[in-house]
Amino acid sequence: MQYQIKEADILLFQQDFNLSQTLDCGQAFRWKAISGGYQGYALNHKLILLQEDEHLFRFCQTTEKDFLEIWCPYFDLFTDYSFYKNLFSTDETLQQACNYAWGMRLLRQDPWETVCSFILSQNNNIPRIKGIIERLCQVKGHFPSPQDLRNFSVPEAESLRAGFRWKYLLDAANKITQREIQLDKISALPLQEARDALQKITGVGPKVAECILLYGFQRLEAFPLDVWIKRVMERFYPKGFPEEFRDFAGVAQQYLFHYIRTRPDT
DNA sequence: TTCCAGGCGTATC
DNA sequence: GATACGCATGGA
Repeated sequence: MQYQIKEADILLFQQDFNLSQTLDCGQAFRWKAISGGYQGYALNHKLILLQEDEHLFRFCQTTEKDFLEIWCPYFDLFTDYSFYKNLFSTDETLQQACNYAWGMRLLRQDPWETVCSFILSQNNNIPRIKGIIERLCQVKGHFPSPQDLRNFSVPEAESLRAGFRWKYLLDAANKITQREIQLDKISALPLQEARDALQKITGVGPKVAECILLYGFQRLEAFPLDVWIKRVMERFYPKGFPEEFRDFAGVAQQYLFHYIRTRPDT
């Protein structure tokens, strides 16, 4: 971790990190490109993050404490991504994907925000998911807690234009506030039990559960199979995804997702 | 106008 | 367990 405090900002020198590849690759929906970088949120922590050089980043108006306790974990800066790249380099398709999306990092997102985000993602497209989540945060002026969400009035709920997914959000909020689902206990569960627990939420099926486990709980073996990854599987892995990558299949999936979605010509 | 989007619930067999 | 269909919304 190579950083220095520069007035009210933190300057970070970092390998294997690119903002658009990390923040615009379908894992998070609250970051907007601005001149020179991105601005966005991790739950309710706001950040303006600028890319000043290939390996130089400016965390604007950030204390050292927030940088170390919030943003380093969020951007997974304590993980060496050359490990993944070396591991995946034995597979031609994955090597190309890593080469293309060389600066993608798996964000460590808030579990509740991740539950909401990926409930809203189903049968939806990324620009519209972003819009719904932006409106979701406008109701209270911050990302709503499960209790906030239960208290939404009918007009507030309708303002989201989330369609049939609103009732799923509400079911998640209800089951979490009533502790029928305990998000703080998910991490301790074996993978299959964690899947089953999340799928007790109406509107959370196999794919959304994998996304929540991968992005919200860092279960790197979770492998979300959406329409894009199904195309990858049909085209490059007709015999199934290589077993040797099983423990980090979710990381591989993220490189492949960004690759296939933004380089459909290849 | 029709199709599609980081799917899932429900009905039916 | 597998398959077919509807679902809210909005951009292409």
